[in-house]
Amino acid sequence: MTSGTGSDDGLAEGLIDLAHHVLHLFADVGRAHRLSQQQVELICAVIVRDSIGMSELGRILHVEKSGLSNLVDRLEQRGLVTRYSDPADRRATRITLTGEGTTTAMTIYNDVTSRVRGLIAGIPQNQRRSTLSAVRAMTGDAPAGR
Amino acid sequence: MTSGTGSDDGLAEGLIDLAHHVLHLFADVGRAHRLSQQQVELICAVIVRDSIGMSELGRILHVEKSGLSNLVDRLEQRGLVTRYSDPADRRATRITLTGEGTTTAMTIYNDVTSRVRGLIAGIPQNQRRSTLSAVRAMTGDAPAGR
DNA sequence: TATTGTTATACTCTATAACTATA
DNA sequence: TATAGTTATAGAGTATAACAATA
Repeated sequence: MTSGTGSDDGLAEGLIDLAHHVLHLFADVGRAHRLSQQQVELICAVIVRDSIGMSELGRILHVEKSGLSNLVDRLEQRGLVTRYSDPADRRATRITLTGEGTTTAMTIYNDVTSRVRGLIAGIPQNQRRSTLSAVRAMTGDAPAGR
Repeated sequence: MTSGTGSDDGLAEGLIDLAHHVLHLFADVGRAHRLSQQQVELICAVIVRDSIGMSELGRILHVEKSGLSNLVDRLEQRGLVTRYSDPADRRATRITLTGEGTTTAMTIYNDVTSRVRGLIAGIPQNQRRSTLSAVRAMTGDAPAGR
């Protein structure tokens, strides 16, 4: 983790630093709305899907089902999301944004994406495609995309 | 955040995904030792420096001073780190690893770095230098390194 | 019997403010 | 007066296990 001593010439430290940058960005965006990083991530995951099941949401956020229950509880109490029963499987619960939730989510989502694009803006155009393939290689995504 | 819809061709989502991968790696490594992600990050920050001041540590971990106090408390109670007063400035406190802390830290540090290298291993050799420069561009580091 | 989610418990993290001691 | 760190409090996240309803 010291600079330049590893055989990777600092890539490892750089990645760790970058990970902090990205996740702190979620926290910073949320702060203005008194939402935590996790709450912002949940809202962003819901808005791009319109509605989503608890299990899938847990997988996306890497959160245990009990923790997710609490997370959704807090957002439901604040009137931002609603639970409803999945008609196809009565054990399952799905989540959507309320009207107020949608308004908040749009603001937050635009803010998050514009900040991420702000990071990307630092990379010269002609390097972006190779950066994407490197990122996908690290996360285990097929180079062709998912 | 949906794939391929943005003008960045998925780089934004990829970066967010990567950030999760990297930070979950800290959490996963810690789990085996019953240490949280934050505790692993603190230990890794101390071991590469031998000793470190609270203020600097707070900056590295992006943690408020009060939160850091608690974090150090818990690790001190578990016998992994020790506080001592900075002789140069009697307001300041510095942190070092205990004997047991050093043993644990070495295991953890090796585990973290080998996992990060595992991520990097997915990137073709000839792309690593440009990836590093892209990463630095995003975190605001000068291309020449810090 | 296995799965989906909720509840309970206990611990950890985060944020803010008030406080002590040094500078 | 400013800075370093601690303490207190309250809300939020995480991990485990026990549980009810449904498949």
